[in-house]
Amino acid sequence: MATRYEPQAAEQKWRDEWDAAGLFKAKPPAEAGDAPKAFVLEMFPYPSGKLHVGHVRNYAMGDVVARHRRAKGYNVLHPMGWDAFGLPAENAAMERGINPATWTYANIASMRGQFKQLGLSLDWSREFATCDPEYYGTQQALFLKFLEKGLVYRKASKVNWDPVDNTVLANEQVIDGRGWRSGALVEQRDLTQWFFKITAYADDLLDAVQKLDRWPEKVRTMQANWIGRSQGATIWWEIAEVPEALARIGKDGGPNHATDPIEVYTTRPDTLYGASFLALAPDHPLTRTIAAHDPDVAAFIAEATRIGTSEEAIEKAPKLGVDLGVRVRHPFDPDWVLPVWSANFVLSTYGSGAIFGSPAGDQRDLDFARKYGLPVKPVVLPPGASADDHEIVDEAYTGAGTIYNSGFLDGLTTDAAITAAIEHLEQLGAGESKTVFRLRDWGFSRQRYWGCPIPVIHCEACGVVPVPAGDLPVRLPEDATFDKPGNPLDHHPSWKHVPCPTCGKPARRETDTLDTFVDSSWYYARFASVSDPAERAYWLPVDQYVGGVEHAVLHLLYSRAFARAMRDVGELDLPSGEPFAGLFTQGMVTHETYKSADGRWLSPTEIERRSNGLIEIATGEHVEVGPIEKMSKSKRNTVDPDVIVSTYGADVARWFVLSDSPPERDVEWTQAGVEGAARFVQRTWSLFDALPEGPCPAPGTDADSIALRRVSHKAVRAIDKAITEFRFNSAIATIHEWTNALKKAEAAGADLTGARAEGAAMLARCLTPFMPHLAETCWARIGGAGFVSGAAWPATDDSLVEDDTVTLAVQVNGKRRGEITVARDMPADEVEAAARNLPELAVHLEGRAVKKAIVVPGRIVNIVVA
RNA sequence: GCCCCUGUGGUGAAAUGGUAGACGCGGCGGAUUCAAAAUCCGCUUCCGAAAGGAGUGCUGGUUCAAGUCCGGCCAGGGGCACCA
Repeated sequence: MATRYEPQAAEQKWRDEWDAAGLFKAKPPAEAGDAPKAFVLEMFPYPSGKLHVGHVRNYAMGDVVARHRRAKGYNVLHPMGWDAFGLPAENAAMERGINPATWTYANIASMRGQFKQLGLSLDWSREFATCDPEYYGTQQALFLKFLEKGLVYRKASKVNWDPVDNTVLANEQVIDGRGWRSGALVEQRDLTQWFFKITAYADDLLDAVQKLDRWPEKVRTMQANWIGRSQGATIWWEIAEVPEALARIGKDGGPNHATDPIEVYTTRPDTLYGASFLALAPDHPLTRTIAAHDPDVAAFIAEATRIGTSEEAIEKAPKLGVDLGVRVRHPFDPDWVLPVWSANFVLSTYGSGAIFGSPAGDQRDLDFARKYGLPVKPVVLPPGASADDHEIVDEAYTGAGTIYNSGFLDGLTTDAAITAAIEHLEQLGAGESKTVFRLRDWGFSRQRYWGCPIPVIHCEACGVVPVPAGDLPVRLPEDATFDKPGNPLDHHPSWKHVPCPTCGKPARRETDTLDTFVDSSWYYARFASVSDPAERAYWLPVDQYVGGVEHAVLHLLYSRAFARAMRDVGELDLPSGEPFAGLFTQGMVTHETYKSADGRWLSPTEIERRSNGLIEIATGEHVEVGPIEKMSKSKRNTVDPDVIVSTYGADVARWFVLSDSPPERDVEWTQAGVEGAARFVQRTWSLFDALPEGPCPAPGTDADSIALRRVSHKAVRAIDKAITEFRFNSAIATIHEWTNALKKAEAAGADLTGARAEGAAMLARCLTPFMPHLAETCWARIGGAGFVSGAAWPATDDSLVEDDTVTLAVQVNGKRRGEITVARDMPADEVEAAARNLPELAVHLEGRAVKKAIVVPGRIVNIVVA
């Protein structure tokens, strides 16, 4: 009698039993025996309080990998924790008067419950939240080690200021000129901030990222672009002449930097003979010095600043400049004097904030030169062009070629000329080879409460004093108030007032906290072990990391840098220096959007599908279907995982988010798809339910039994391979084909029972990574030993995987005209003869000479005719 | 502007250079049912009655054979961007 599988009861039951058995606890290294280790990690969640479908997809993927590895005999570490610091907790405090810690821990409790419902094979014994004082205390100790080593420093600089979140942001957190969280237009402010010296690792981070062969190419490229290494030269241009006003400065006593050589960075020293001017950034020190004495220059700086730094403004901004009156000597010709300008297209933050303009070889320089009537001398001859007819009008030639009009560089290729020019500069002492990075140091202090306090004390007499190790952790005060803008730690009446640890005089705690990206930069190491270096060495690096691509230049770059810094202070010893050996970036979950007749966004629960289209339930009005977009609160196109789980079960949710699209691509959540997944669950259960109770016979040796066994054994191999290669949708397709075959075999009667039972026993184990609860129920139904979640991956028989006959397509001139089934090892000439005798081919071969026949054993026969 | 990725049925998508469209969704037809739901079976790239022909964004090439490799274009997405 056919029964239905009831997910709600079964799922809870199995989760309780797994928990009681401690099934997913990682084995300590000493107990692991010969089993290889596998550290499988998904980017840990921010405890917003509510799980969304994107989480389900992310963690389901990690769980497939973890469960598969476990079945393959690995000692698996698959932990879970909480990225718990951050602004939403403070916003909750401001809006609702809830203490951020209370709010956060309550969210963690409810999300933990939701996670547990998904049946993930997690080792919860290692759970922690980054806001636990014990965790951030360890982080403070790490900070102090970095400080001592010079990897962390404090400096005044121009920083990105988010006026909505009231805090500083790192360059990586400014997207298109806006704050990554608030979306507010970011302002530039001069502030003293804490920096992590990520640039100390720029070379290594770039070189090593190319070797991460189990990372997506896309992420590697993004990191390489972000680091932005360029090879070139620094050139010092001697001052020949300064304006009169400036010449007086030194006479008043102070040093006169206006007479120091001007440092310029270039990647094209081969075009030095095409130089026609120098251009300094508007906020270059020399520009500022001159501005103090020259109203025209001051006005120019004001104008350049006014245009702003937003992307749009920069795109449209005209090239502006002002002659500073300074003149410099060309390094290769002391008689050659060039003017020094300030130009708004020169960035103070890149290179030395100064360039030499070589208009024939650079479009911006050319535009600038044309506008202000500066000379344009071509020095690179494109391949095939001749010196007589090559002319630069209003398009610069930036490509490679042969150097001319360039003294000793004449006749060299651009590459050779770069080398020769640098060599000559070095001989003259006028320049040197130099590598410049786009990457800036990570400004990681934040003017917020809910973060890790920076463990230093400012003393008027002693300066910046580290908090003594014995006083760590520096805990956040629990009685902070959030009723006014600004940093609550700074407003707190007593927290910051402490005696200086060195001299004992009244001093002041640092009230900035660390960027929450610091918390996530080393948490994987904490999962590996709280403090035991040997245990960390055993588990690390993370073998498979899974998360969103939005962290390509944020978390994933910071973590790599932190791993290096931790190595340099003796905290971590990774063989390759890399924390994440394998990375997979999953796509998002999207959904249709819906708009009511009067333009309100509607949630999927507010609409109904009728024969005449979609209508809004509340009003009966027609609903307009909008584009398919990432699920978001604002578009209201979200689906509540709780509802899915309580209606269909966690297995259905897990199955659906993995089944429809390749994991790296976005998947569209559809009601029809979920129902399809639910149907598959019942269909699969029916396969097991249709088997006889009690022991089943051994598989038969008749042709049909063997054919069915072949399907099963091949499917196991295919699924194994697909999971290993992160092709979960393909694994699922194979499972579908397999269950279809098993279903069909039910009609064949008792002869196939043995083969069906064997297939079912294998299927239960292959289903486990995807639908663990259903698999467990099925496993119990056929009397499987223990938990299927603890069972080994099914063994397969080579003789059943490899066929002894093969079906070959037979082509004539590359077009398929028929097929033959022959013994796998039939000699090529016999295959050819058999193929040529196919009746379907007669019409295509008639009256035409066979030029040759290609026989690819096991693949194809192609007969080539005239 | 530079760099990268992706273009395959109504739809999500498969396809170590070797039978294009597996598998799923949807649709159509049928069985079961008093009826429906559920379930099961069949069909479902296009043109054509069929034989057959065409077909993986466009275009050219390499090859016995191209969705797959190479060149040029077009479209969509992403990254970087007055970066010297």
